[in-house]
Amino acid sequence: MNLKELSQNLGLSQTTVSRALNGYPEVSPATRARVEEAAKTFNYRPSTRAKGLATGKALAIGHVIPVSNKHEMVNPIFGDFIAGAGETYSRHGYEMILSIVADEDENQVYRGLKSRRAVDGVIVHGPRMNDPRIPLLHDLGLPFAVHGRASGCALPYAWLDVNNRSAFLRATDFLFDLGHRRIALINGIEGMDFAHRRREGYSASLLAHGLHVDPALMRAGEMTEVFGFQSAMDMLGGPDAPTAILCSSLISALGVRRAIDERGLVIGKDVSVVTHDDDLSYLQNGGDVPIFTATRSSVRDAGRRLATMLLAAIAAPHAPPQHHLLEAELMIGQSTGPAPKRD
Amino acid sequence: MNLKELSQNLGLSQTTVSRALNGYPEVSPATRARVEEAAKTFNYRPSTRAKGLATGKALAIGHVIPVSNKHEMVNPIFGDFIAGAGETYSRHGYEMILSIVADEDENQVYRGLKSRRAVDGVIVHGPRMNDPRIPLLHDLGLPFAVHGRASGCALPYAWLDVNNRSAFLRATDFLFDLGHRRIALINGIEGMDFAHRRREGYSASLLAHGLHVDPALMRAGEMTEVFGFQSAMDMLGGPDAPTAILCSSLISALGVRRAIDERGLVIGKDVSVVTHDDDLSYLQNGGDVPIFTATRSSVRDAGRRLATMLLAAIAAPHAPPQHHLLEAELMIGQSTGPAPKRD
DNA sequence: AATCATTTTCAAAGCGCTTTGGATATGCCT
DNA sequence: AGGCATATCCAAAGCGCTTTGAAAATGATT
Repeated sequence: MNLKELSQNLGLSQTTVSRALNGYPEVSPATRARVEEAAKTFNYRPSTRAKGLATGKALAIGHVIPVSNKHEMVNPIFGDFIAGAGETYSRHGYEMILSIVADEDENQVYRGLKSRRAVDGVIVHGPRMNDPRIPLLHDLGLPFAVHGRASGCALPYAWLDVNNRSAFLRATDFLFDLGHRRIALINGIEGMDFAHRRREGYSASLLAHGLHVDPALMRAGEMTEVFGFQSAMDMLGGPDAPTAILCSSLISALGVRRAIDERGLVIGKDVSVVTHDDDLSYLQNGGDVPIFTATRSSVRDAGRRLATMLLAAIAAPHAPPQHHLLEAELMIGQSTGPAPKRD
Repeated sequence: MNLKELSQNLGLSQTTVSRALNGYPEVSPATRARVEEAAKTFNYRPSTRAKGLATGKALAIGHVIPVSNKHEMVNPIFGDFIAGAGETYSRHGYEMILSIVADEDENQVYRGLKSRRAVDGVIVHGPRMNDPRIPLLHDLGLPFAVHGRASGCALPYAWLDVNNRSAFLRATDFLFDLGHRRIALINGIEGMDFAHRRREGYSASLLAHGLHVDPALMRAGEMTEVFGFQSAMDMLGGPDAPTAILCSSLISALGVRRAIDERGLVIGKDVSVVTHDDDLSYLQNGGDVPIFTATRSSVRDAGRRLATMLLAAIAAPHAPPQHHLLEAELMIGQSTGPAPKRD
């Protein structure tokens, strides 16, 4: 059923039917009701493509998901993030279109989305420091909003981020207050902006307490279970092993826990662990009592908010870009305790 | 830059330019080269919407992701699956459009995609037994392919599935051969087709060995870490605790491992664990030596294959629906060993 | 009853592409 | 040179919608 057929069916012109359906005032309430009912019974919905052509809007938002071609890894937070964003889109009649793309082809994808006029805007995932995508999108004139930030980027742009620095500063402080002096950091890949900020917060706390930052206690890599395991095995086996580990993801924290077990140690007693927790739906940090002491911030909520922000930016193209800094919550769980006494 | 501008720029008609770009034969090689170069320098790409309108194809595939509104959970395999499917789509010039939707609104979403002519076909995720979506899509005449199968559905349809029954039968056999007699099953939600088939394989093996199927050793629920933990805690604490646990997901297996630790038992010695492993990029089952003994089948690979299947079905609408049954690989890891001797 | 303002409806153009049917140019043969 | 096939290109219609500018219907006013 298309508009023409529907209007013939009603004995009205396409104009009137279109206006009735789109809420224009110049249609009598009686006619509008009649049209709406007919649309419902015939299950009529305007063709997205035709509507898009006519209005010049795509009514779609693009998400370009980089897949690190080294590990072919999809960021595990991605599912929850788009679940949040998707809610917002469907409420506003937008479609979400997804491009999975190898790191190095990203630029081409953004260019393609723009020149094919496939989307009205895009969400930028996983920003790195000095991320080249931001100037690119700026040049292309494609509205965008960033999940995270890109340190070193001078241009103004819309973003939403967790306050990674303060979260990790606070977590490190917390461990210090428990008496820990050798605190390790198992972080995300160097170059990712969030990892950089977390390290900054961690370092700032150590320095503020007169401790020095020991490279032997820092690891950076893709945040898998295995990476957490190996990093922790490594550090716990060496001399001057840490008594506490700060971890960038719940998944690597699970690996850290496995390493602690494997070394015959007890988590929360011999070794304390604090992790960041994105509050993923399939990976809850325990039930009522958290398993891990964690800095928590819901990534699904972030998706909802950032999508809202982008739609607002599209609706008001000349408004200054919005920002939103979320504070993570520090949840005390069972994985932390006082530093063990030195023998 | 649009087609009109590009063709004026070249001093050619829109027809010729369009044909040159779409590989039609009635264009001289010289002209084609000239057109292609101009398209490149001006970064011209046809508007998806206009092209779709003109051809009647949407050049897009829909993925409708159900979010169980009880737990608001996004299936963790989803990211890897669409990473695989996305590869296939972009190679064929298709877009992927995603709808995140609460269970109960699914039907409306499919109807909407159809009547808005937003997609050329859809992938059905997470089929349940007697899944109503299959007859619905059949009626709508919207091409589709199912990731999994729907027992009890008489209609022919295209699907790709892991042989869940044989995988779990084999895993149970394996545990039996190690001497285990009390083997528990921590499964996905009842009603999901895959969970049903896995239980069937498990039961069939037990019965074949003269064991009876004990409801006290079976749990079904959303496959989270916490669910695995609680189920295992529960069963290991009771009388007649299992000596082996069969688990439907690596994530819940991590919970099972935590429960085993918590009970002061040793995995692979006091309690053996076998899990299904979807080979997720961010949750590898260990490095060279698997942590868990597992039935493994790559969900990303499934995404690639199923997408290919759907595109083929769209290209040849009258061909009979294709099927593909993948056999999972049994990987022996460190989580299984001979059944402990009874005291 | 005639006039005017307002409400309600309409015909037609345009969005950017593909594709049909036709026109023109080119090369080859006799 | 004339005739024919083939190669190359084009104008215009159509995809399903929105929207402009105008017409018809209605009601209020004199």
